Amino acid sequence: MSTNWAAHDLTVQNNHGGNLAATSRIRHVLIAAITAGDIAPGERLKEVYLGQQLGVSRTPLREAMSALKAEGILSISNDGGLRVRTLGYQDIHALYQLRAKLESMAAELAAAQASPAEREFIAEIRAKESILVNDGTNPATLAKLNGQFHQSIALASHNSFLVETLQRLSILMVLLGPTAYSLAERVREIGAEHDAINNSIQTHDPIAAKQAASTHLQNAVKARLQLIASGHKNNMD
Amino acid sequence: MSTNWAAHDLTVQNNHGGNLAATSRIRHVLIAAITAGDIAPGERLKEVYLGQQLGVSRTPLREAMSALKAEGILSISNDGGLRVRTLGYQDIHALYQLRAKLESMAAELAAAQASPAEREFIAEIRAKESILVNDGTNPATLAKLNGQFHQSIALASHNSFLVETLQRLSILMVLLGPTAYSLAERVREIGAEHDAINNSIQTHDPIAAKQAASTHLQNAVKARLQLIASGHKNNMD
DNA sequence: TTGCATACATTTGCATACAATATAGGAAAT
DNA sequence: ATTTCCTATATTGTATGCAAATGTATGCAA
Repeated sequence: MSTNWAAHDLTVQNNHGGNLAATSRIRHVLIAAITAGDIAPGERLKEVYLGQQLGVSRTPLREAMSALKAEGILSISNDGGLRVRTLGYQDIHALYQLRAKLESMAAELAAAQASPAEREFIAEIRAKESILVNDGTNPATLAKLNGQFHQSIALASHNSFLVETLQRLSILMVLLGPTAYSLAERVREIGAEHDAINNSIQTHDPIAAKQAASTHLQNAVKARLQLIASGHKNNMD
Repeated sequence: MSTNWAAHDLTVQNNHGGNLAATSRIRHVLIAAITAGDIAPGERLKEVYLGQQLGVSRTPLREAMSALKAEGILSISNDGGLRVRTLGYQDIHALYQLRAKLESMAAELAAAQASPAEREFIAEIRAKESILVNDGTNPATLAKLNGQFHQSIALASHNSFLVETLQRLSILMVLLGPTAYSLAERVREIGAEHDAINNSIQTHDPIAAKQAASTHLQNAVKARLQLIASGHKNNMD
């Protein structure tokens, strides 16, 4: 199948104002392509071909790939080429285990020291999410709003390194495949869990916030395992 | 003052076998130069000049800088150039706060599930450190062994993302300046605190390990503040 | 048929050349 | 004297070309 690079390119341009350098733009386009599943984990990225598809020379492309490699999204395979990182079964647990620790830390800090404006902002995102869920919005949009919810909490922790780290981990999540928003039942549960986190933050209750976030991620990894079991990404067809 | 790039280059070659690609080599050399204080935070890195000093063209240099930017060690300044990231007072607390959470998580996991070989390895590093401290070894060597101690614990957590994240944060620590091993009094305290962590791991006591690591980092940030207060990096001379 | 060697093709690594952009300095006009 | 504009220069961004390494196929011999 031939990937529709132009579409990803447009999406990136819309999200970033339109006038960003090739290196940075390509980085976002590659992430978008991986997120959309157009580039699968394990797939080798060949410079000349990719450069032609993206309409840039190999130099900015290599810079973007160098950055993605530093971020752990790409990795050098034994044959010398760069490939999209593949996450094994153990990696899934490790990734969620770390995220659980950090998301609960963020929620705890946010509940303790977020500013009034930050609390309102978090609440508004949650309210918006609730409406969209009732409208039966598509999984991709819900996943995007979910990212905003978690990011707004991370920002309210007032710890820039925590924000950076969670940002990095959330990008790595795309390597796991489709989001849990494709499970209709899970969507409702997510709403309830987000409510618990948001309420704890609004009522300045760090302990409850920490606990709610921890529970949220424990359920998330369960949903992920269910996705794997039902999806049979590595099946025997 | 003119930086001695050749020395850093040799150090990197010795530590990595000697035959690694220019891009990767330069990345390590730059980190070494920042660690040694030859490049100060806030300093602008000009490509042509650096390329001449390091004996490579701008292409691999830019790739290395692109990676370092992705790792948060370099950042784009308002004038378009790349500079060594500067950490403010708030950043110090944020960095140690996050490290405290992750190091204690690593210690807890290591105490719970490290293999016999891993426990022995950790104990041996601690023993070696104890000997070197009594010999009055120089701060740089002690700092290096300290890194090995913490890394061996991180590895024993069996969580690759935790290892990656802690690795990234430890590199960022070099932006804070000299290590606490320049404080003679602190060196002995560190030994005692490392002993507490190691003992908890050896006795399979996750809770104690978590607590010991947390205490260790709380004391570390206090020592850091003392370094800042005594060092007067931004003084009025 | 199998093993190996050699030639070929593909791909990455690096350097150089070119383009675009920002910056500083000075000259001219008000 | 101050401001504005223009030009020269410095610096970053991108493209292309060349060299080195690595994989692959083909042919020959055992």
